[in-house]
Amino acid sequence: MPEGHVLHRLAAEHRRLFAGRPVAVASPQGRFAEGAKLLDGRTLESAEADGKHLFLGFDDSWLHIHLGLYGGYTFGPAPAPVPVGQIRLRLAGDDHFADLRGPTTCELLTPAEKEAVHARLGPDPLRADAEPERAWQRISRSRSTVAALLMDQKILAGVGNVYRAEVLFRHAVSPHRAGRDLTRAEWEAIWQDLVELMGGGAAIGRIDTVRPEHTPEAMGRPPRVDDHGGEVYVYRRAAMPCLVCGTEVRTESHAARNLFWCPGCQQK
DNA sequence: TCTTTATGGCGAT
DNA sequence: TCGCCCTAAAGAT
Repeated sequence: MPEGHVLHRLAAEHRRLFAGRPVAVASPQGRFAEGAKLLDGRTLESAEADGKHLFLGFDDSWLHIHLGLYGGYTFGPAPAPVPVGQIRLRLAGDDHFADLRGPTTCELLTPAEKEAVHARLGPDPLRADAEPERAWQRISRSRSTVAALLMDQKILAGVGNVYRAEVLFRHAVSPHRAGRDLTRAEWEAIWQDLVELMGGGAAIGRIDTVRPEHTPEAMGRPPRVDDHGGEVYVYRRAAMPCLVCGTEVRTESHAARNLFWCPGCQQK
């Protein structure tokens, strides 16, 4: 269940484990059998992420993967075990294997098709070539809510439901405010924060957004146990007291996604 | 054993 | 705004 930081980690992991050597490619489940056959035995040359998209480079073609809501990877040492369950894609090198389950996309693209994917994405806070101004141009002219805009991959790539909720909390911005009512200073602070928060997430593999002064240790409360695995202010904390002001965190369905915010802290 | 849920995104209406 | 797609784990019965 990934946001963009996970995809950048996966790209790095593919580079580390497989790049520069031939890999065996298979689709134990069979749903990517034709593509796997075309790639089998070829050399994985590169791996990169843009937003929630992962691209594995094989000479003249790119394997494009999107995990969707519940896709996921398992890595392990060779030899790879007998497949269990629905494994769409298996990469196997001399030392390691990688199993992909449940992706919403697993397909081969030409370089031009890959470029088209990049072109339809907004700037990704985790990419060095990101142009945040592109996002601001859209946000500052939009009547849509900032909550909807932050999740729109055409506007910002890689931000998901957790980072959306958390970054708005950290900047005391109501998720229901219109994009056009965001100030430039607020936007610049939000972008910079996303760069840092998601960079931290990519580095350690979990989403931690709570500032040092609000951590369990600093506040004298027990550590949060949540299966998404990080320390956060509002995500999935509905009806629990806000860590800062004590107001009950609220939730609602917003554009078919769960939205969380603190009505006490996020009044702007 | 069934139902629900999830950090996503697409296309139809 | 809705339904649908991919899968696995947790919770309810």
